[in-house]
Amino acid sequence: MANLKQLAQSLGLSITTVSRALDGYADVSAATRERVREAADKVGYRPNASARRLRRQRAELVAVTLPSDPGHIGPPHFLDMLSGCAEHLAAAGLNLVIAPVPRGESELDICRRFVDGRRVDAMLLVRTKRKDERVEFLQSRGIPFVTNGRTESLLPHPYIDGDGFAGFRAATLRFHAAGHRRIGHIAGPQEYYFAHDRCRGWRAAMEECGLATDLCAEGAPLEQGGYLAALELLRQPSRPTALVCATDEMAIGALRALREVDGGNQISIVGHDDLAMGAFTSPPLSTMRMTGENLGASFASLLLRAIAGEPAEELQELHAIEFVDRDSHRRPAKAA
Amino acid sequence: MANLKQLAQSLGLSITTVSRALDGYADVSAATRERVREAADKVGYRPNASARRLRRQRAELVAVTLPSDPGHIGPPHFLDMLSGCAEHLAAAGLNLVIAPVPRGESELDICRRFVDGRRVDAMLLVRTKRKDERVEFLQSRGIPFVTNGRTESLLPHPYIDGDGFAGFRAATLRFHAAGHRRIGHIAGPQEYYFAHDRCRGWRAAMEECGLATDLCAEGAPLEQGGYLAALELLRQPSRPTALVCATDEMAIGALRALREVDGGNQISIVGHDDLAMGAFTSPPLSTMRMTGENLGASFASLLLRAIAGEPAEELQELHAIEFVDRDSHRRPAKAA
DNA sequence: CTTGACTCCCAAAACGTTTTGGAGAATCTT
DNA sequence: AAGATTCTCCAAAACGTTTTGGGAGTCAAG
Repeated sequence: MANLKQLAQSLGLSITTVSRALDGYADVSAATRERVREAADKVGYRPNASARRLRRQRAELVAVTLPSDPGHIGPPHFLDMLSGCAEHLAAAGLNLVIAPVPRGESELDICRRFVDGRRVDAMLLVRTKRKDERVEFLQSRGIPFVTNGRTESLLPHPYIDGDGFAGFRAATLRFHAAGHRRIGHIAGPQEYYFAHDRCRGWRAAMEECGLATDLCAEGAPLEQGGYLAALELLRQPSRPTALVCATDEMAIGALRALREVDGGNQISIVGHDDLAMGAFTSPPLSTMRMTGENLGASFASLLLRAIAGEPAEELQELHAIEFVDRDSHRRPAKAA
Repeated sequence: MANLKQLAQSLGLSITTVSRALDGYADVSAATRERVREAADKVGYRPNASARRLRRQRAELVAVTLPSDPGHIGPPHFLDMLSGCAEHLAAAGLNLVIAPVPRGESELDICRRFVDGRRVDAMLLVRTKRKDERVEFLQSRGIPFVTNGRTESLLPHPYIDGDGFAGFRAATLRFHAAGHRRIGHIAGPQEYYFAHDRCRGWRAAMEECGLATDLCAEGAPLEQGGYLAALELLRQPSRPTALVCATDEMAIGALRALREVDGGNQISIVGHDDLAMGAFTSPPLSTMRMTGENLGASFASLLLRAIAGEPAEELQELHAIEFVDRDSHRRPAKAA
């Protein structure tokens, strides 16, 4: 309600002293400090955020750009991650703004607007592409940022990512060890690093086992994309007996394709993300998940450290992938 | 990069003139205006947001508080709505910040921090409760806000809501018309307006038909909550033959309970929200959805109008509920 | 030649904070 | 007792905009 000037006047003190008292500086006496704090509490004084930001030359804001292609925004629990991140940022006085990309503008335009207008202290980038123009731009501007997912940028940058390559390679090898020989992959759009990485993992395993890598179909990272991709694979002359899907949503779409084509329950399937929904599908969906808890907090921590100036090399987290065994990966490997 | 002073200096003009030229005022000649604009473009000038906010006494920010109880944050497509809202707000120069509630703090604390620190021009409230302290607080402060969901507040306030009462009443009557007599309701937490509203709709229909209203179980608005609530109803001596669920997520949980208890496919079921996932469950989930498109844009528009000072009464949207018939509501009404 | 209107521009004052660089008084040192 | 040090406090200068209230010119009308 009140501002510093009014508060100072009512206390018979200078603005300076009141400001420093509230910030806990040692050069104001304990008695005065207490008196000021009480008065501030009483009138419910909160420093005006805009004024502070201007003076401190800090926006106290972090922006996350959201791709606007439907379904490309991220898995359903993505908001939970953002929420966790925002919560931890708030503890450091930063707020998280979401910056979707309006039609007709590129993600780059958004970055530019936020960065050049000094609207943010850092940025969080999600759904990174292998070649991501946002990364290059932010690097050139020297603005702190963290990405969710690696890129193929030559300069190192802070990121958190799951080791999709290792995870999908291991999942494929598991199917092979269980006797499967025709193991298909339902891939996400390959311009995304995560989708490419996971695809590479599957391909590597197949090649190690001396198996052909033609049972691969790409689709949008949504139920419908998985459904269509699965139908494509099921039309092949020799059907796969197991399916490794880039995401749970795609796997759930594939599950429906399986039900339609062979009555379901003949083909093994595994997804990735560990959606809550997966425990409730029929059959319950086996899946993979990135290890580590409270991803949002990790992002917040990395962002804060990036703002503090830590070098990019120390701000890279590659998390192992673990399996979540439910039921859908246990179908026999017999010829279909 | 540059600021107004530097830009003015390089052009041999005053700060005032440059500022007004960029804002398109008529009291600067067309020639100068053009010259200024070109120079601004060339150096990539963007006004410093903090300075403008301080001077204009506007935060250029809208906050949305996110409940932190897991699963209480909203349905999976909730982020899409926020994204749409943010996009339309951005067109008016406003950014959307997400404000989760840290442990140990109440949603009220968050509102207070944002409002009293003048960090926002308006707020967006989601998952409103029947008695919502946030609403009362914002009303007392006179800060513009819009809620997603009505409340029982005595003073009118802007909202967008679906007519859950009518929708659930109609859904229940449909089951009755199809011969069902034991129609259960899987309810969300009754402190939320939407959950209570939907429950009331079901109850009203049952009473109109002269049926008992004891087949009702409450759970968390998630798959697990629906699963547990369904198990509870299925344990009753005379099982329901149809289930009206407060949300799709609960319905999907209930679907699993049905599979476990009676092998599935014996009991009709309908949810609400029209999750993409619903088309891929087994059986495909019949559901309901709020009519109207681009909910996010509607929120943005209401927020802008609230900021512009329109009275609350003119900023209330109650949308009809429409049915999305897939398959899960078509089970026979025979005695189980 | 004055008057008024019009065009184009600008100096200075905000907005509310944080921070710099002391000032005055009290206390300690020598 | 003088000088050094420590405690408290404060005036003023930022931070970068927007906006207020004119001030020169120019031009047409009287």
